[in-house]
Amino acid sequence: MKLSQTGMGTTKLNNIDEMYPGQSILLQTGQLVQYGAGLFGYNTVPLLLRRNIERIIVETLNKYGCTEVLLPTLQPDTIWKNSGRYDHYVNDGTMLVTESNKGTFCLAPTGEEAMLEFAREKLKSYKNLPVIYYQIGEKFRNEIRTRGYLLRGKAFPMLDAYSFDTDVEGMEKSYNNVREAFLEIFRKIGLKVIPIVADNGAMGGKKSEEFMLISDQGEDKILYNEETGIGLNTEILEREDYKTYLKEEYGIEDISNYKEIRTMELGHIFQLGTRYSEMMNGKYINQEGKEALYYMGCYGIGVSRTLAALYEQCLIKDEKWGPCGFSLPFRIAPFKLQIIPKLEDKTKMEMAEEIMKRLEMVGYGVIIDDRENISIGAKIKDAKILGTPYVLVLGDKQQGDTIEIENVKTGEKEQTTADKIFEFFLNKSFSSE
RNA sequence: CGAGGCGUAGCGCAGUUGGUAGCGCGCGUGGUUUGGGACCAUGAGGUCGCAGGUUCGAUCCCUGUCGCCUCGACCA
Repeated sequence: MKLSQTGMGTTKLNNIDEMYPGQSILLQTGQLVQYGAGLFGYNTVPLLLRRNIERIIVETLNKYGCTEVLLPTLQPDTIWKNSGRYDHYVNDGTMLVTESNKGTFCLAPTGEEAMLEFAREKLKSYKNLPVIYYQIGEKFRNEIRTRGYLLRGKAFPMLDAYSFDTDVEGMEKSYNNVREAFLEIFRKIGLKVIPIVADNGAMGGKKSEEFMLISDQGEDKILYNEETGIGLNTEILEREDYKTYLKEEYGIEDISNYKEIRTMELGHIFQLGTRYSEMMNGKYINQEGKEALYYMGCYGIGVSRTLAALYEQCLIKDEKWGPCGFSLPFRIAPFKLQIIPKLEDKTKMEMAEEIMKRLEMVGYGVIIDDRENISIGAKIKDAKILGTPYVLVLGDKQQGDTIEIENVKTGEKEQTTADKIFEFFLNKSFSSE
């Protein structure tokens, strides 16, 4: 890709939001555009990064035997009235509703209703079960108060998955299956996320865990035991029955040595039992030929929140400039290499094009900084803005086949050749970073 | 919805004790530059969030309203 096409000029960052410096940089550099409270547009690099996150989610869930589908987000009001959640969501303002001469429509804040409608048509016999359906789609919640840019917005992409089983044991198995998948997803994305005990809240049901990233930017407070890796959301303590809940569902008895820390909730999983099946007539025919209720679980990952968390985690702070950009993990970065060639030097331009072509052929995105009348120094500074993990400068210092590649995160430079870079990148895709 | 803050050029901000506005960056043009945020010259960009009121005159004062941000409440 040519950098001039992103519309990015040289950018002097100033007055960066101290609380969310990463997203503040994204906004100041035009990678995110704000349309209103909690409403954002994505420029190409964050969009491609979001797609990469989604691809990791899809590939991993498929590997764990889940099935991807896509349900509408604009839904007839009837399915919400049937489930009994219409009044609740409309009265508290969460669900946006549109009246039209063809009826009333809802912008779905979550997907249980639509998914049960979908599943009921297909999962009619015990022979069809168990099943885990999932989708990645935009959700709409007219939040009372948005917070932290992408961290709590009004429209956001979410992965939502739903399991259907014939009994409690099956439900628990599905739950643990998705739990493992989620851990693998966050590991692949490059975020250290811990599953902790959560309140199942308005979702009802039995067990529930949240996938938390330890971060002061988060809204949640948890009690966490570093040694055992066990934690719980402090919300739980507001429940009257919290002691029995912790003991019976999770085997936790003593929380006196747990420390309070702040976290960001990136995912949440629930064992729902038959609660929704009862409300929405979610039934199949069992082996005895009789109607029985689905045992359900539901599972969510906030995709845009994960994206925001990743940017905040990958922030680069310069001693002189303060927060000045990002270095995204190699595996997930939409562009692996940013090339800064001397534009007037035909040989170097050709060299840049050649390296770009070659890497793109094997699926690695490359950016060439083709902006005119900007000094190489300024371009090197700007190279951090898009989060590209490696930078290659083809300026006056570069001679012959030897080129110098810089690791943006560490600042380490290495003398190498185009062939070696090619080889290096191929190997790197298999490494854990 | 309670408390606080902020709305002035694309971005970040000054300012006018009331006489319709500036700075830095960015953007256009010409030129000199080009390895860690270049420089000179020149130019384009603003109903000072919106609406009332006071006034000869309001971006400034008053009232209302809308928007955005933070804390709280809320949050599958």
